[in-house]
Amino acid sequence: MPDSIIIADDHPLILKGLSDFLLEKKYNVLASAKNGREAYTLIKAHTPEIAILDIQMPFLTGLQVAKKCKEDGIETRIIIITFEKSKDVYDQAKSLGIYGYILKEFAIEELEHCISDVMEERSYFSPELLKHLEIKETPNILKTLTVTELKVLHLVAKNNTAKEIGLNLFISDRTVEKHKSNIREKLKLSSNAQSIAIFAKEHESFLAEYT
Amino acid sequence: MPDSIIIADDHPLILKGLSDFLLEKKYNVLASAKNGREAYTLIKAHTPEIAILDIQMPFLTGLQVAKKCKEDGIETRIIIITFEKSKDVYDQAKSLGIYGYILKEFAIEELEHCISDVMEERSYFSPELLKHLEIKETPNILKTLTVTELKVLHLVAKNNTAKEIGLNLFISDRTVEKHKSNIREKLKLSSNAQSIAIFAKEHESFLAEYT
DNA sequence: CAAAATCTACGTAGTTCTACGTATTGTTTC
DNA sequence: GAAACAATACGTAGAACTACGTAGATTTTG
Repeated sequence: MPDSIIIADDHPLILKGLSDFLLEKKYNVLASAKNGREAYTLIKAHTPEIAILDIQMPFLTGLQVAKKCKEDGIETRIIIITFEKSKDVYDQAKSLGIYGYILKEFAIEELEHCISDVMEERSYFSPELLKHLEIKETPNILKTLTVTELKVLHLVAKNNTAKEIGLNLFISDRTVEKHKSNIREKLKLSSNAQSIAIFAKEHESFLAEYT
Repeated sequence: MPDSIIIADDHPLILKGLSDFLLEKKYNVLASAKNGREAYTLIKAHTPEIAILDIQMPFLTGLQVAKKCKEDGIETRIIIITFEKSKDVYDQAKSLGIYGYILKEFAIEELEHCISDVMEERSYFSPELLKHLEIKETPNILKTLTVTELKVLHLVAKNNTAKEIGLNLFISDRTVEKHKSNIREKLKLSSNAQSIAIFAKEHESFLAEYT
């Protein structure tokens, strides 16, 4: 059964765009709401797996809907979608245990990824938002790696060869190559020699603690 | 004859540290000044190749000294060394044709590099400052590369193999490898397979136009 | 305390990537 | 218009890096 979703936004064009996008992606869009109160009512009636809510809506904001659902013990996972980039709103979303937070201007790019994470009980906060707020959250994908793998990645980012990494960690270079192979498999990286180095550079800021 | 240098700072400890550092590095420190007027007098008397000046000094600021030297037609290349990170000061330095601008907290790391560039008629503005001001200047080191080399670098940053780059640029993969070899030589990168990829990632923002 | 996960390290084989060039053609510079 | 530079491409050789495993020891988890 495809994921069941309810969406809510007070702008009809955005609601339509969102709805069409989700239907195209074969999600099960149960209903749409044009305001917070309607959204809350629909969520209570249908208890969808996911609700994607704007913040600024008549009667109840998306965050207020989330709060009420939490109070009611409704297990629908709330994804907020908004233009809002302020730290205050981010903090409120965090403290309410919001599952997802997407910026409208990146919705098309991020929504599938967000839904996928949320369905697997992981939160997803827009990387663009976090970058804007200068907040660092460890990407989920790094959480699949072991401590030794993260150490290897960190040293690769510093332009060390397998040999040098082996010396650094007091293990053989063949073991380092095995770790790299495992990393490649977990992250589904291409098999060319530099793909791990590129990934490591892209995530370097999360690797600093793994020395 | 080693480069001749005059330094000026109103804090004795900083002046001493700077002087000792330069002497250790075998630079020819002709004189030190504790204020702007003294600095200006010494520069006029000695016409050193380089003058390293604090901004905040009694009587004349470092920028005022630079201005007077320019008015006098003195060809001493001024390097500013300061804690100051404001856009205003940066703009003033730029418009005065200051050769170098170093942040005090990074002086040890950057000074040699700065002097080297300045002696070769290139300006050097602290990368930390530019990052802070969110200003992008093409690093000098990229200016040594040809257009094709920059294209190769850009594609490496996008995780392409030599084969893929060859297809992309309609040249053979052996030619791509030759370019990479030339890049490695020019940039003095280590010979391990990933060093070019890492350099490319670090400079990715300057490579976007080379598609 | 057993199962699972992690870490370690090796054998073998193939591919990729590097270094050492040489050499021709086309473009740019002075 | 000659010299310098850039771009192109190849031969040869060795090192590095990947993939395909197997396998035992240690640590973590339930």
